[in-house]
Amino acid sequence: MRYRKIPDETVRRLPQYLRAVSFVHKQGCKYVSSQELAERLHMKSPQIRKDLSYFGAFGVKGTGYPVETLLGRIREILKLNTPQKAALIGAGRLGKALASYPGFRLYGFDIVEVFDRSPRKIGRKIGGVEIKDVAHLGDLGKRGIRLALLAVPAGAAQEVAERLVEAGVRGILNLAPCYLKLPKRIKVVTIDIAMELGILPYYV
Amino acid sequence: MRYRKIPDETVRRLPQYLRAVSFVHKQGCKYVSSQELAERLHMKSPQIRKDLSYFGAFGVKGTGYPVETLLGRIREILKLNTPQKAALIGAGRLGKALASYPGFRLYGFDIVEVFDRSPRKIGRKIGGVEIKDVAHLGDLGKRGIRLALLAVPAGAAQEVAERLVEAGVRGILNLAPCYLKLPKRIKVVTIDIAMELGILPYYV
DNA sequence: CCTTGTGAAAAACTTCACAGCC
DNA sequence: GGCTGTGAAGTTTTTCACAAGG
Repeated sequence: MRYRKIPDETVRRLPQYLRAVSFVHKQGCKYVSSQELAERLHMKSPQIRKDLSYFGAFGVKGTGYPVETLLGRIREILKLNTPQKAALIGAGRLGKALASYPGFRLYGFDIVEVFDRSPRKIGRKIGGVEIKDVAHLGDLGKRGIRLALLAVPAGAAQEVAERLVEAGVRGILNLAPCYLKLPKRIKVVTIDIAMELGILPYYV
Repeated sequence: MRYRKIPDETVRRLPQYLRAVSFVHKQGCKYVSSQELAERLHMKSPQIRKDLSYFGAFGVKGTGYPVETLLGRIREILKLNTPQKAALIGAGRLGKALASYPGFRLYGFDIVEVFDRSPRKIGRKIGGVEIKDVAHLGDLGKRGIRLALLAVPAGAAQEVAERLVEAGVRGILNLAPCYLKLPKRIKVVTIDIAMELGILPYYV
């Protein structure tokens, strides 16, 4: 077999596992048990065992999972084992924060292009990358850039997203508070910080 | 009955409904159908009808849901009908972006306090609010501040979060790439942007 | 026609419990 | 003793199908 079909919910948790296992790895541990991970992630251990079982039995009974193998497998499934180039659209306050965010490295992401609309910003540098005119995206796909971080105002998001798709982008992390209507083959993940905050009062 | 028990997944979708219905409201529509919302949100219409049915039958058959009533009900369930005060911890690049983010208003959130550790920042203003020393949180709970946005480095997040809980905060939106170990009564929502990006290559 | 509201069916996911192995 | 891996059981969530109403 290649791998069994991996449930959506499991895929959604893999990046969390990656982060937690990386942490354990940095501490120098060779093995990690499902209990340990469960505690760290506020989950139950059978859940983790089941998730990991979807991509092959490589845990060692009585000991746990070999940390390096585990990292490799998760990266392999998520296709993070080769560095992923990404473009950032929007060099406003949020764009600046993203451009200098160190956390992307853990997942092998590299922001290699930054675009903005404002002539005042074009030509300047953020995060070591020169800001270019968003009117000239060029063929991002051909340059190996299939991911984009969209940090533009909600009013411009749909239009820019369509142009990104034309430019060969296949996946978009949308930080504007709106939905994007794009062809089904394009994967969109939207993060609306205010919306996430919106559920807190219910539980408080 | 008060309301039937609302499933977790439904609660999670309410902020999305709120955003979408607000949009329709701004366009001046009096009614919106489950189909319309479904299209806008990339969902199926029975899902939306079921979700809305959990808090009372107020849709008009043949027409749809009255937009204003719908907004009111969702706000009521989410406890967003009264303005919610929030504190922002961390005035770095991300903190600055959050302080000036206009999207919070839709949900009735108001950032009334900003804290940071750096003496260089303390005393300055962002988003119209003076930055105070994080060492002196005071009793946030007594001042009606039960929510906090945590935008500090991962290394400091756990410690600051514990102090927030002592200060009377009940819900935390954690933007640091780490898990927080806090009493169960505290609701934590973590957003790790890099992690969300992490699932894109799998689908691309 | 058009819609909502909902029980029932189906699907998806989580948890349990324990065999098997170190 | 410890831990993994997994079928089966249990739970939650989604989808369907259609009665009932405008």
